[in-house]
Amino acid sequence: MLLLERLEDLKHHLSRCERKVADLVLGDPQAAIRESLAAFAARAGVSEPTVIRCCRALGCIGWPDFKLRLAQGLASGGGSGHSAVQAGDDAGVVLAKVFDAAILMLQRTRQAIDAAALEQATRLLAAARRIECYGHGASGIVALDAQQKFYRLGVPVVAYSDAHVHAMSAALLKPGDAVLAISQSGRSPELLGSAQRARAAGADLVAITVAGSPLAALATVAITVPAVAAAPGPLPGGSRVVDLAIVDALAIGVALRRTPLIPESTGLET
Amino acid sequence: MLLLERLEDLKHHLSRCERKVADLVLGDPQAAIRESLAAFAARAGVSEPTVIRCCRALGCIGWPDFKLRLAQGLASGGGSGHSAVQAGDDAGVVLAKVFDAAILMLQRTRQAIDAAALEQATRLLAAARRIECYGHGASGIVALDAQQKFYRLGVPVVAYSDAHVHAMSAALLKPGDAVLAISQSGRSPELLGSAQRARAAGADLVAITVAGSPLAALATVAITVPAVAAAPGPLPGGSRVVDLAIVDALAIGVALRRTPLIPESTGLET
DNA sequence: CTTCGCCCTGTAGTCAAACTACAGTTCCCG
DNA sequence: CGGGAACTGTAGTTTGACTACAGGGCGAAG
Repeated sequence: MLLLERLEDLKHHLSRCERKVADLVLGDPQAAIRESLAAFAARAGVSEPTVIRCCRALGCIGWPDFKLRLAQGLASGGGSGHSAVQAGDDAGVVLAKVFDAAILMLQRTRQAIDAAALEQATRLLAAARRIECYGHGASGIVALDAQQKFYRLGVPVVAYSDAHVHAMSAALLKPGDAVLAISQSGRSPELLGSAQRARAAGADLVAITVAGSPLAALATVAITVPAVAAAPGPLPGGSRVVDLAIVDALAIGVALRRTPLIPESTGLET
Repeated sequence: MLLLERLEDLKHHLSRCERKVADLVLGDPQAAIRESLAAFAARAGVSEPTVIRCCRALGCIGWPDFKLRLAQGLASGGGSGHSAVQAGDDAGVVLAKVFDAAILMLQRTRQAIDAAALEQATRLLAAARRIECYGHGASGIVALDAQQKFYRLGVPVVAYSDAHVHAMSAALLKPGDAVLAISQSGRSPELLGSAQRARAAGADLVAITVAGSPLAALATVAITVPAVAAAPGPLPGGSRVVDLAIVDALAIGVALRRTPLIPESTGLET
């Protein structure tokens, strides 16, 4: 994806003919990777060396190299180009953009995440006598999801979205218990209160939140997700899929330390 | 990734020289995409036409086409290879595999999904006077998520996971109302009952489920997700991220038809 | 308004990479 | 042991990618 972004950037201070090339690539990248240099140059209405010069400007060795990088970018970043949903997009386009954005965030998170913290969090949760998941709003849904996943592992686990309830529950925890606190801001006062209570009671606190937030500071282990400059446009809670995936990884990591696990098929399908 | 999988498959009933090619590719795919045909053939210790024949056997047009597909597969499939989580994986590896699996499912779904159905579903929901989201278990969480997302659009929306509650609620619906039913099996009897009630009451039914299921048959519009031969290993509910992404796309599609929408920032952060 | 100079674009030619047709070898089966 | 078929390599052809160079447009300065 970096390549298309760079192209978009450079497009403006590029001159006429080279812009024709840029537009054609941005317009239909998929087509470009299939064509030969000659075919593409003809379609753009420019000569072959012009196209090559354009590739060089982007840091590529030549046309084949450019095609290769483009292909890689498209495969990883998706086909429809880049995020921003606009009025007038039909449902198919919206879907493509939403999926692309989700995939992009997953990829970025995968690279940015701190493996050591994750490892420690997994160990803590695997050793916990009891797990409580706290979260509000969108993160409340993630907490519920975490609850369902840990259920299967035979760990006593609950999820609370009610500030009063988790405040009370947190105060009753004991050393050896663990709280999984989820917050996209890391600043919700109610959540911070319960987190503090849990720590005071001797419980461990695993937080899924952003780096540098008060919640992260409070946690025994903080799993920090990059504060994704949330994809532009009306994309509320896009990061929920990232949180869910992290919870998934945690649950599976815990499962591996607690084998044999409870079989997945319960006869109850949803 | 499909390409490397096919290579692995075919490797066994391939003959000597062609296997040398296959081994070299599987051993270091990244190297292959950089080299020219001649260089690669020399490194493999075979002649150029042999390599080409190998590419043809995999369904590619020739060496450049093979390189291209390989590059795309590597970029999309990620670095860590392919899914299956195993005992002994540390947290970082588990995370990578889980994320890869999620990304793969998103990519497959994006391509497989029926844009027309999605478009129709978006129109129905945008026109609905009232939306009710039904789902049990894992899908109950998706229903909750849908509720939160539609909230912001100013549509009256509720989510029920209790079979008795949604059975009653469905019976009270009127033409112009819409139900969003989510089920990964499409066979939950309670959900089917309420779906039927809703239809009988004149409401529209949008279903997110698998193709060919009873729920899909019942729906006004069925958004069918490929019955992903759910990634092997203990990966419960991996498809939840896919469902969430679909709900996201629906909500955004509806938002585009209902502009101006309620601002995202409410001062309430989670 | 004209003229000089630079940057940009296209043309033609070269080189290498990819592919095809064919012939030799090897291995299996009769 | 001999014949045939499949597989592998060699040589030749074609096409695609790239380079060197020449022509033209645009701005700046006189």
